Amino acid sequence: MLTFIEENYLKAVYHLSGGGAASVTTNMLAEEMKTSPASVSDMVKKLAAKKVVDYQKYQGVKITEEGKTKALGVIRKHRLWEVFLVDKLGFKWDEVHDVAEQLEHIKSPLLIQRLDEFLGFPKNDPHGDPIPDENGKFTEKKKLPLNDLNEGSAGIVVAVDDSSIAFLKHLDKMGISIGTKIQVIEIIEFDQSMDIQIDKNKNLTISKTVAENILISQ
Amino acid sequence: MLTFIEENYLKAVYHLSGGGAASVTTNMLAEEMKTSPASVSDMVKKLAAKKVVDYQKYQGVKITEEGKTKALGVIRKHRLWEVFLVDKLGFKWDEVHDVAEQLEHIKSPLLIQRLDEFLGFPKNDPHGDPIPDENGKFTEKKKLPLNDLNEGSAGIVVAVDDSSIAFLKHLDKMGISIGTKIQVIEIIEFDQSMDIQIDKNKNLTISKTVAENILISQ
DNA sequence: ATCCCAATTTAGATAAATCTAAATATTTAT
DNA sequence: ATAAATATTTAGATTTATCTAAATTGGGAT
Repeated sequence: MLTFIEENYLKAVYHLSGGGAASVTTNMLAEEMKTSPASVSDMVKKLAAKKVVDYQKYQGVKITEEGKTKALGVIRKHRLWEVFLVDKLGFKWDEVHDVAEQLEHIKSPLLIQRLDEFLGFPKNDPHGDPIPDENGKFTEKKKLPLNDLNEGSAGIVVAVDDSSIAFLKHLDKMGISIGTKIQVIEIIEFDQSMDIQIDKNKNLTISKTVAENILISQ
Repeated sequence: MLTFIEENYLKAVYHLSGGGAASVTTNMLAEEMKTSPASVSDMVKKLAAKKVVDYQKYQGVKITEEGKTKALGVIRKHRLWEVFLVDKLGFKWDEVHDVAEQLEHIKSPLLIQRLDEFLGFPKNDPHGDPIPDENGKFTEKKKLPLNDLNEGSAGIVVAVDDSSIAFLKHLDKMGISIGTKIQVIEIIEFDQSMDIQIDKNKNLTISKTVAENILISQ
């Protein structure tokens, strides 16, 4: 059984690796968890002992199949609660995160099963992100062009659709590369340009054309 | 700000004292919290430092006004979630406790305000127990005859309506006295006799007449 | 090829909540 | 009133998640 905090670390590993594919460094995790790299070092050993990540000193961590299942269980709960908060209690999409962050750790399979039913077995949360089923499976996590994301959604850059030097230089100048985390802050109705936040610290605006050529994975 | 565990201790003090009136001993708390008296000794010092209980060595604890307000906040959340689980998700009354015990610690005033509204501002939980309002106030906690309680409800014996030697002897033999905690397990339809549990460890059946003469407070 | 710097790990401490065992205070029964 | 029984507290450890500071590792730049 994972503790509250272990669940949060595991979820961070899952998200930072773009769904478990890549491995995640100690520093990335420290920043995400707002703690020190030293604390992360201690914690990843515990996670490795519980077989939810593979860990080699100095080489970062990679989530295991078992870890992925557990992370998806937490994500399922998080997203179902978000649907509840928005659909039933009238929360706005930007008000739900902190509360869902707490609710996702409630342990009761029956509760989640009943909640899912009560909500009409939703397939996506209010940000458009897919909700995994009881077995942790969910509709193929495809590479999407960035402009397909809804406001509030986030993803990891996994590829580009235009490999011209000009485009790659432009991305580089903005600080966007494979592995960069992008969150959509706002979509400007007028021209579909996007306000985005990069790696949790830098905000900028990109045109629709740029967004169409950045492929992300959630 | 109280921790998760401090909130549980405070709630236990509130309940064991029958709403804050009486003081509560270390051993009572230890049994309630399923921990050692030594641990309780440590914890009550912390609670006293946070001014939610008054504590004198060897004299037990008494909840303060501030403590009472906080305890009632937790109880409000617990009972609202119970209503949600039963009314909206179709839980049975005996399935809700463990889940509500977790949900009551979620910190979000907005969530509770919206949940209250969503549930139609209920006045009582599924066991019939009153739900305190946002200010911790709730409909006068009266002395009720035991037979007025619903299945699942519990209370503290605060008085008797029949003071005959015969009745008091009978109560004594059953192990019931002022301060005893009684939970109603089942009400037998045939004759309104009651299966009750005493101080969390002894089950017995009492007649309707006996129940009518035991006054409890919740 | 090696030196250096950034990333990472180790070492040693701290705070919270718990434990067991021992000491001390209070209550009860004679 | 005093001894025995019971209740409570203190002392000293343990576990979990964290910290800071110091030591170590590995990869990139020269």
